[in-house]
Amino acid sequence: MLEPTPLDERKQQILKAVVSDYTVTGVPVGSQVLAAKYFIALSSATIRNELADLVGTGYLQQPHTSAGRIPTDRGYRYFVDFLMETEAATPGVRRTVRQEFESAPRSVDGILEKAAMVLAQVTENVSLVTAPEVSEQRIKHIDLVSLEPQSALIILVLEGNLIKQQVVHLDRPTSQDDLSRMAAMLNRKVKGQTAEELAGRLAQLGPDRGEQRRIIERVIESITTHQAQRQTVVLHDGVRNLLRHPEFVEVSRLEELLELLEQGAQLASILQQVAFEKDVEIIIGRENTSSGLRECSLVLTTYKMADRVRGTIGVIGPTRMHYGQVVARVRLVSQATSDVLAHFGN
Amino acid sequence: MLEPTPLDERKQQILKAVVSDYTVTGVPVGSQVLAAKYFIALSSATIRNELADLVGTGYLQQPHTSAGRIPTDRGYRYFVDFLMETEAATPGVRRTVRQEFESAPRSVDGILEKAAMVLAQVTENVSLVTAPEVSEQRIKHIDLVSLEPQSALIILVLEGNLIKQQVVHLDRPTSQDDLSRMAAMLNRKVKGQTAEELAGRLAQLGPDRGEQRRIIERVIESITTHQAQRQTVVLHDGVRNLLRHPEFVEVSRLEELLELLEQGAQLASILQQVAFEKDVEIIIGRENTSSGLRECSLVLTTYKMADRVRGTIGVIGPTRMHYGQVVARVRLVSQATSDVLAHFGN
DNA sequence: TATTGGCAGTCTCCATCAAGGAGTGCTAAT
DNA sequence: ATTAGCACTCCTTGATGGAGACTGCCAATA
Repeated sequence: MLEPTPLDERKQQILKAVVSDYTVTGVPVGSQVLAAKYFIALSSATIRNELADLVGTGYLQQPHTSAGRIPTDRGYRYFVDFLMETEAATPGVRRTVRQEFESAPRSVDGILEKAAMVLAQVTENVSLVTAPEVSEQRIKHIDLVSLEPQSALIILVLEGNLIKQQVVHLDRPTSQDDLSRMAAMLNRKVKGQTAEELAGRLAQLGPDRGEQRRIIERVIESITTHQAQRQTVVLHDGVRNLLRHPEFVEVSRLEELLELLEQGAQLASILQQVAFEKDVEIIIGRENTSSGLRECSLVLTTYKMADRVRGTIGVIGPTRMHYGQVVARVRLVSQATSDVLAHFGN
Repeated sequence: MLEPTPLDERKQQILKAVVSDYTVTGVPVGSQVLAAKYFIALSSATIRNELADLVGTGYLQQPHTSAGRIPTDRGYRYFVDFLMETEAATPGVRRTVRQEFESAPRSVDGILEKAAMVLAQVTENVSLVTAPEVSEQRIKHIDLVSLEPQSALIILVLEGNLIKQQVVHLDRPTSQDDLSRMAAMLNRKVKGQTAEELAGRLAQLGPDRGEQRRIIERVIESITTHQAQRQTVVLHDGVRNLLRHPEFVEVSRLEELLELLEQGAQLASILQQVAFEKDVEIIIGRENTSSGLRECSLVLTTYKMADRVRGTIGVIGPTRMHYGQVVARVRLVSQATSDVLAHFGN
């Protein structure tokens, strides 16, 4: 990504004006509008010359000969990297976010659903939230509950208080008391272990102890499938907001996007690549690898739950979006989510 | 709902032909098409007379003067009540359903998600699934896990193996060993109880035993909020399928529907009213109370998990849907879901 | 009496056309 | 370097007018 033609001050201002105006009005902006609204000192002819240059260098484009200009993906990129002013969230928005989180249920899932909902609401776009990802899934607690005489439920509490359940079949009828004793023993053995460590220990254990072995195997299986599954779980909300954007009157575009959202896996892999160091990451139009996102932008950041537990949160919307505002609001909701989740850390 | 004009045999056949043809082609059907495709023995003029009668009695309508006829809601109602032939699901569909359920994760949530997914796929409509509803929520198991010295996680296993978690603050630092002892004691006390029974016992307990009391209070709270919340949780899948139906090219209609789906509460109340005795319940167009569903039909039935655990499953689509096929497939997926969930009963 | 052929009438759909408007690029003057 | 002026291009909108699809009705028929 070279910048072969660095933009002089005036071209930057014009680019900024085009992006700003276009994101609000949705109409290609012409030289006259720019002269009247943003550059009273200049004539429209001068601006026309500059616009022609910006088209030549690939920052702007013309839908057709006698239309105004709209930004290219490259133009948006330059805008968000160098020109954009993030707007502080208004008190009204802050209040909305606060109130919604106050009424959120006291569970991780409930809070994340709330986050998706409120983010969709305040950005008027589709929100995305990945489930928290634990970098090393250590076992915190294990419990066994009798279901039938010969089957039991394994309950597993992982770091970050993520709970997994798994049914296991037993060789012989076992009472709840026996199961409880076994759980107590397992707790001493497995607490603080990861699935890998556990697998290593299992090898040492030898072929005896059939029942225990089977249970530990199921525990490992549960954790590993948990890891695999988490990669595909993405919450989203606010699809209805997209219908209000004129770029989605063509339903074919919407259909592609809905397919991405409903299947989830592809989006999940994008969201997982969001760097934890960076503040907010923006992916614009064709910078996306998925064809369904060619005309969309993503504004993403991360939230924290405990030191080793993290997730991604953000929005997806048309490339023509009010980046300054959206960035501020994504940041706000991410921060609020982290704050509320802080209580669930270990 | 009177039937002031019972239909003679030929009118029934014509109504059936109109509905069948219209649900497939999506085009208003005219007298010539009917004569050519369904009634070779009759002339188009005769059929015109019959069609005029059916319009007069409210079973059919005309979009405009020189157009063919389409069914009214009343026409669809008569069709599904008296004329419809449910088509047995094809081997291909059966195989799809079977395979999808085989690859489903071994958890209630996972299976229900799979059910929603596969139902959307085979009916090419939006699927709806309510979470299983437990008529009496009895506690099966309770466990306490230490988080910090002064806070703990309550894990609650209810009938049907539904798991709830809840954080509780403790008066004084308590070790995991103490918590385990307390859990064992609680287990003896609360096992098999419902929230109401527990509340009654709590009153007898008196003001002492602060810690235990607080925990039991949280347990009750957890169950009751669980009940309240369940009423609003509706899974859905397949919104992208709707975009293929020409009745949704107007996005405004889609928007209303999406809002219903994303908020969920209103839909949940509809789904909860589905009778458990009836086989499949069909709600057509304006029979719906929600204005967003004026042009939609719902095909709903129930699934079972254990004797006292039940949920609703079905689809929502345009009133112009292939009822015979959809009914058969809803029935199939419901049955398959019940079968897979049978292992999770108590 | 039920059915049918014929026909005028009605409405939609689609292509075509022209006028109006927005915005540009270019040229020549400042 | 900037600007006024102007010819040109292209989209948008609305009007017009057949072509096509069906109907409703009437008179003839079995």
